Amino acid sequence: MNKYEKFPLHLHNSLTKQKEKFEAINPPHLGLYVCGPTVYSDVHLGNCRTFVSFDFMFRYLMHLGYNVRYVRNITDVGHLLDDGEDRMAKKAKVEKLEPMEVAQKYANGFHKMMDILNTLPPSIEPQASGHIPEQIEMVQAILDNGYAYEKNGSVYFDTVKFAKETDQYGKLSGRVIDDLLSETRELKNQDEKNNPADFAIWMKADERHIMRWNSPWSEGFPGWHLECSAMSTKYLGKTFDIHGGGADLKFPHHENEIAQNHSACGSHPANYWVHTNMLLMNGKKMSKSDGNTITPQQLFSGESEHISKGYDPMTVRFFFLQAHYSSTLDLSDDALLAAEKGFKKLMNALPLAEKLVAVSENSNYDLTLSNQIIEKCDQCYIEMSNDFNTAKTLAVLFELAGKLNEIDNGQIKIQQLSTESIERLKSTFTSFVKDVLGLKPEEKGNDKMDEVMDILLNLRKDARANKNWALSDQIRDQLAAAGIVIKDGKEGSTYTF
RNA sequence: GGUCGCGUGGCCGAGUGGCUAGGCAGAGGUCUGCAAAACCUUGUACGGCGGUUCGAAUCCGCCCGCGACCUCCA
Repeated sequence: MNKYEKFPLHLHNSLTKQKEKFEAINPPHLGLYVCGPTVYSDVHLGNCRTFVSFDFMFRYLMHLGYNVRYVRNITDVGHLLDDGEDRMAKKAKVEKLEPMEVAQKYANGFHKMMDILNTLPPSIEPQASGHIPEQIEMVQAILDNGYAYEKNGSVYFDTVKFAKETDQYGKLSGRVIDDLLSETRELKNQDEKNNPADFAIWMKADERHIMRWNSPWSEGFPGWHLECSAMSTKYLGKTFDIHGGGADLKFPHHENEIAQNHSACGSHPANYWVHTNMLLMNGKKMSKSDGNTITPQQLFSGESEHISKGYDPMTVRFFFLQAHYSSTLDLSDDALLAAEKGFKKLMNALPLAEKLVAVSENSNYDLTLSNQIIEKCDQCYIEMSNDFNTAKTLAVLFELAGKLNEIDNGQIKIQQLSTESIERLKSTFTSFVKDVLGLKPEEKGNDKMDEVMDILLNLRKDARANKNWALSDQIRDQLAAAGIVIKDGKEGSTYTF
């Protein structure tokens, strides 16, 4: 039996606003599309939380036995500012770079950060600028189907017509179409639209625009929402399993995406929509525009007024995992401090699990205890299959960590456990911590460092044996000043940074 | 203003109509030359007011407070 059959996934579908049993279209294959970043500046922490969230979903789906195709795009064209200027183009002017240099620069930074946070690369990472023909085709299809109109070389999606004829618009975001029709805000390029709720799917480039492509309508560029429709259709098909993104993309981005797919393909793009919630700081959404932000680099280095010290990237990942992806999470120094200690505690149990060896054929084991451990192992699956409840999964892993510690300190004798319970404990704990949740121990020193430390630790050991406390404390204190902490255990001393 | 969500112990943060979340901090203990680290044990809770119910922190209503979206957002 497949793991996904034994522990069927249930997830909250933003489209129906209900938790539903997940049914893949073509199991074990599974298509997952996630809206990626617009690469016009450095990634910020909110982005990081979102992509860490989809990373553990990707990891768990694979762990369950699905063959996942995870597509996450890079947006490098079409994302406009309030004044109508393209984000990429503006940055290119400011930094005196080619737009593609800007895209490459920040895409590189994004990938590096994803790597630091131990997220797996997606199966396909398409760029909007590399899929202009596909987007032009989609604009044409929407025009052919009568849900768009051309004005002066630009093409606009006819939201009003679509809403009236299909009863599909506004479903995801809970938007009331009448409210949208009465929108009165002053916005750029409004004059060409028949209605404020309409949106551009192709825009004619004015002379200041440097990013431009030929199309049947004008030399111009595609609208922001179009790339996801075109690329998800290309790589995952007209209807695929799961579409994800940050909650702030629900409207207008995802709503418009759905409208485009319906209009071009006549079908709903994804069966399940998953939205991750916002990262807050001081109770408010972390946002660059109002300065309520801290960069990942500042978080790691500690160079910020918001925190007292730097935090390891894995501590940050652990911090994200402690909350449910669909809840807002408030970043604070106290919370990070607590996460750091909790993460270390969990990681201390990892080698204990890895070194577990089942004793052969012991028939006098403690049945109750053994079953208790097996149940907790199953519980990890139950919790993750319950809408990816990482917070609860961690809680169960901490309970298992307690068992591992008890085995280690002799409170539980290995003979008390059945072979099955030992094997399950070992495999479940290690695979959930490392493969599913994507946590890894902090980097240790290299071999040379270990050799040097061995010399120092042996010197100190001799000093202690001779009751030369002055010397042993001097070694300990000076190493501490260099950021190396000596830990005296029963079986000798170890060190950490 | 419209739409939606949240309010849990000192802090963070899950969850459920009756059965321990978990982490951090606090308290006690083991270990230790001292300390640190590590490990074990452990108390305190569900914004306010009503209602439904044998029973609600969990469901419903109202109120208070907070936040998100409403064409920049992950």
